[in-house]
Amino acid sequence: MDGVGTNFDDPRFTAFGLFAEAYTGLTNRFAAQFEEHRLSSVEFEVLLRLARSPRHRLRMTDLAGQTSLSTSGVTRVVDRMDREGLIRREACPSDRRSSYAVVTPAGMQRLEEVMPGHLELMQQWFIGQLSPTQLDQLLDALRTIRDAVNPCATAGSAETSPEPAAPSHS
Amino acid sequence: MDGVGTNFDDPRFTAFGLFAEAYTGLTNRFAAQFEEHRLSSVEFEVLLRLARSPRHRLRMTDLAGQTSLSTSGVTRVVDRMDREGLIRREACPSDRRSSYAVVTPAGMQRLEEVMPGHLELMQQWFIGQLSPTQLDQLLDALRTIRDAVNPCATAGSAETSPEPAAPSHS
DNA sequence: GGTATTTGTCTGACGGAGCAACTATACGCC
DNA sequence: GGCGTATAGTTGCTCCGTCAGACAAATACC
Repeated sequence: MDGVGTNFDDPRFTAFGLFAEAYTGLTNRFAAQFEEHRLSSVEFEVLLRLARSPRHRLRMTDLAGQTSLSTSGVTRVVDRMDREGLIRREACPSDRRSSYAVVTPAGMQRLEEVMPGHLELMQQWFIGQLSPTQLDQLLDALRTIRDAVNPCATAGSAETSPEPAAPSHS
Repeated sequence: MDGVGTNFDDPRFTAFGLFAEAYTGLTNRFAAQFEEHRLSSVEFEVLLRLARSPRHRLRMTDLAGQTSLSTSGVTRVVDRMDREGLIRREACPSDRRSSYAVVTPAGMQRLEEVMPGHLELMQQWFIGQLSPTQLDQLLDALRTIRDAVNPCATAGSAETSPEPAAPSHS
């Protein structure tokens, strides 16, 4: 016998499985559209985060903090996007260790190209699937979980964090 | 001016951002515990999926279908876990192209070690955060989204089957 | 001012995962 | 039985992201 200690069909698994499937389903849809515009999910996230920051720029470390990437991950994405002309590095005048990542006009344009389709997809597959009440309840629940699981996010004021690439660990 | 076409602070972003943060927050917590038992999230998933299958085995392709991995991804995880003695390959008698991945006793034991802690974490950070009503509503919403975004999963009866690979375009 | 510590970024080495190409087997059809 | 196609799995190549370590600049302490 092996029905030993643990029940592998615990309903909690199906609950979390639903969560995972819904989430990865959405991100896959999004990723497909990003790729039509030659962007990866990460690149989109970077672009978006920079675009909504004052002067379209962020220090490397701050960018890392706002995305799901490590600082060295950020270095590399920015390298790539710099090469493609979407982002450019700019020295920080007040701290010579730091550098800013700044969205170029080309970067802004690329972002503007992607946005409408992206918003549509979000509407179509996410927001529009639920009644307004349902949506509110969902967001409440998600916020509760988020606040529990990720206390930092609460502190820093604004939430808003689209698209962290699936983590798997650490 | 750049207030051009699109609004980067669209509330839908914050909605999806919440989704993302909650999900990755959870998976990170889980991953941390898995690593205490020298498993990655993927390895845990593989182990679990095999353990709940009849005779603790699954053909490679089926395993791929049930996880978020490609078939070549499965080949490699199974290689690794085979090397560690958690899984073993077994020839399929009826089709010599196929092989089964089978959980070894060591693999089952490892799984039994992880499960209690994992269930606790799920309870603590996910299920237990919500009132029963809230949980039901959440699951309803997630199911709706999942069914929309990942139609295959609905058909096959059992839940859990990520990875639709968007069909809408090349 | 001089030394120790911390902070911001980059780099080398590494591992995981996907795609495309390949091999081997099974199956359909004549 | 023999040929063409489909299917199962593996392997080579490449990309992407992490970690650990290096280095430079800022800051703290004296």
